[in-house]
Amino acid sequence: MTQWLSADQQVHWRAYIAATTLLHDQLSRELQDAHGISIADYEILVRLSESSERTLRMSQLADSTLASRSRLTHQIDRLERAGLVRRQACDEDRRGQNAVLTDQGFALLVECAPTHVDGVRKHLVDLLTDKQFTALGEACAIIATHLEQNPISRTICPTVDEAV
Amino acid sequence: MTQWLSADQQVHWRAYIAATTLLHDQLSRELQDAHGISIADYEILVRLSESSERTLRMSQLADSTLASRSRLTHQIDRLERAGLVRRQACDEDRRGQNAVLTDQGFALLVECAPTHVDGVRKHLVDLLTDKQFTALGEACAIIATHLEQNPISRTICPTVDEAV
DNA sequence: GCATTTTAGTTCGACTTTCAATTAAATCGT
DNA sequence: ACGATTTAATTGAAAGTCGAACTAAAATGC
Repeated sequence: MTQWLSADQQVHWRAYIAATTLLHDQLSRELQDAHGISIADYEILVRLSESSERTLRMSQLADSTLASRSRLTHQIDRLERAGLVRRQACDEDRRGQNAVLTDQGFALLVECAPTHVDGVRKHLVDLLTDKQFTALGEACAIIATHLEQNPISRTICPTVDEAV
Repeated sequence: MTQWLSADQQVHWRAYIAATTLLHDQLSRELQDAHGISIADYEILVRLSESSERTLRMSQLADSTLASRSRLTHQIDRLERAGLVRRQACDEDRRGQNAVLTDQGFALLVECAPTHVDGVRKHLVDLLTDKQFTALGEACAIIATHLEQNPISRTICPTVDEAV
């Protein structure tokens, strides 16, 4: 029997939906308007810039940005066409490809980062007390850890019969 | 001069990104796998089911689900084709259209709701203490209120010159 | 009252994402 | 060592989304 949400719980849940949707849209629009880049592509540039040699295997990049392999392939196709990233065959594993941030990609990132950080401050960090922001972060860490630790449910979900 | 995020703030921010992305994907997949409906379409059915006559104007529905007008038009096209919703001309305003939940749409909602609520509990509510969940909800309410109250920045952003 | 502006909703084309199928290389089990 | 399985990444088609342009009706202002 399903246990429904209480009135209070429902209010919190709906606030969660609204906040996450609006914040994502807002940050996305700010980047798009100011620099013509999507937040998804921005995240790719960030991850690459933080990696040694500004290089990551396709699959690591997909995992770290929570994108599907297929999506990442298309994304890198576009970024490569735009000259922001290039592909490089992987030495250790001949199936592998490395995505490498180009100088042009790095330059764009440097240009975009202030816009993004300002947005995160303005629409999130500065709105909350330190205590509130920490509480938000800690709750999110619990949720993220839980969902990361259940990779089974993240891919193919076995039927009840198979699971038993 | 941009004030960067502190190490702690960055950890919280990344936890936020991961949690919101993973939770959305998880709930989405659960609905899709169990009932073949996307979470976006599910939200439409929920809003309609809560409205009097199970009816809402297109624009109200777009606003309440935070979708663009264009996106909603396409969404209702698909839901109408699937027999879950129908369009109805609006009496008071001859430009207007009402979206009406059909019996079939309501039946599907009744079928889906337990899956969704169970997911919300399992991957969110049950992971946190009451206090933590409340804190999360309150932080989100502040964020959502802030972003809802800035409709200017949600649409066309004037250049600095124009704004001054 | 009539021209102007605003609002409701749709349409179109470009872009992005998803899903299933495919290719190729590495690994495993015997 | 070699057939079967797994893993890495890509492909292509279908579905979904976005933004700008469009149509039609309502509201506004003089």
